[in-house]
Amino acid sequence: MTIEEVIKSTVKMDNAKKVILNIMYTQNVIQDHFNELIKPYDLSGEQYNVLRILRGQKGNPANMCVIQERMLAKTSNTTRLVDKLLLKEFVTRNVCPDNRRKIEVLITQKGLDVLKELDPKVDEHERVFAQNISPEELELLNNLLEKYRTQQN
Amino acid sequence: MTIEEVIKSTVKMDNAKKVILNIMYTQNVIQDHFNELIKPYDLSGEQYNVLRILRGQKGNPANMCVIQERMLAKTSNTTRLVDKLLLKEFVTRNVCPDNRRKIEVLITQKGLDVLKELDPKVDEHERVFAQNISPEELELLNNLLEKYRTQQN
DNA sequence: GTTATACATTTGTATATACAAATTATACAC
DNA sequence: GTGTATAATTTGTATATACAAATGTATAAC
Repeated sequence: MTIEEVIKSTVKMDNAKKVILNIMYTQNVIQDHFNELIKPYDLSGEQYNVLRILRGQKGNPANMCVIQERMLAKTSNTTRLVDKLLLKEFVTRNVCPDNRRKIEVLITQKGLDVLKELDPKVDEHERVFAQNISPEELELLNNLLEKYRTQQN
Repeated sequence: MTIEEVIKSTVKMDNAKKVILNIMYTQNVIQDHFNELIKPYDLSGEQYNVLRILRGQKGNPANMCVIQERMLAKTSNTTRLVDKLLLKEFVTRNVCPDNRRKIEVLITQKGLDVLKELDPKVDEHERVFAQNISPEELELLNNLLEKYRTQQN
């Protein structure tokens, strides 16, 4: 389905506009698919994201600002996101002894277990879309997107 | 900047995962850029979207469900979106005389004026990103994205 | 006509997000 | 130490979004 069909556009668009809409819409399709996947686990996409970052710390705690900067979408509210994860006992939160302004967030075993259970489903989620194009096209798509968003001035 | 640099990933990711993250992140970059653009006009991205759909009607009113289905992100709340536009006097809203379940939403002159003022800025917004890659690459990117999101099962 | 069903939209509620202001702790100049 | 600036996080508030339930209208069966 072309992007013009998706938005039922009557007029012809140029490629610059189409690319923008294609990226916005494709992100949407991916996100909807992903939300379906995590819905049974009572996790939002952003909450999942935070858990992934925490697991990546390999046992070390992460400060709020570290979580913040690793997130794709700058969320502006890491506190309340971590609040939710705390309620579900997926993380612990403690004041950093060295610098009492900082907070140390650590993933719990329960959090790790949920991620483990989700891992194969997330892999499958990634594969489903990737399978639509060849490995060469996949690499090309990555390169084009990286080039596309890099302002060269 | 590669997607790995963006999220400060320490481990190597495969291309299937990278494409997902690249699309999500690129959408984010585009959206942030666009939000900056419309901020002075007291419009949200979704509100702008609705105005664009209404202008596309060329004088004919659009029902709520028509607006709904033309939107990129299925918003689940067209009513309150139109409420906001009504407050700013960018649209009118009337019960459809033929079918009183339906609502006819029409863009006002004030709404058209705002869009007109935004048009060159939106064009520029689209061009800025498109300029980073060649016209051929632009077309290729469109084709790849459309192929990528089309499930062939 | 009455009842049932489907349709279009709205409302309630919980959660998410954006942005600015407030809080608390550290660091540095003097 | 005192004052000032900076840093990390939290809180307040307004708005946005998601989902389900509610409302009001039309359509069709009988």
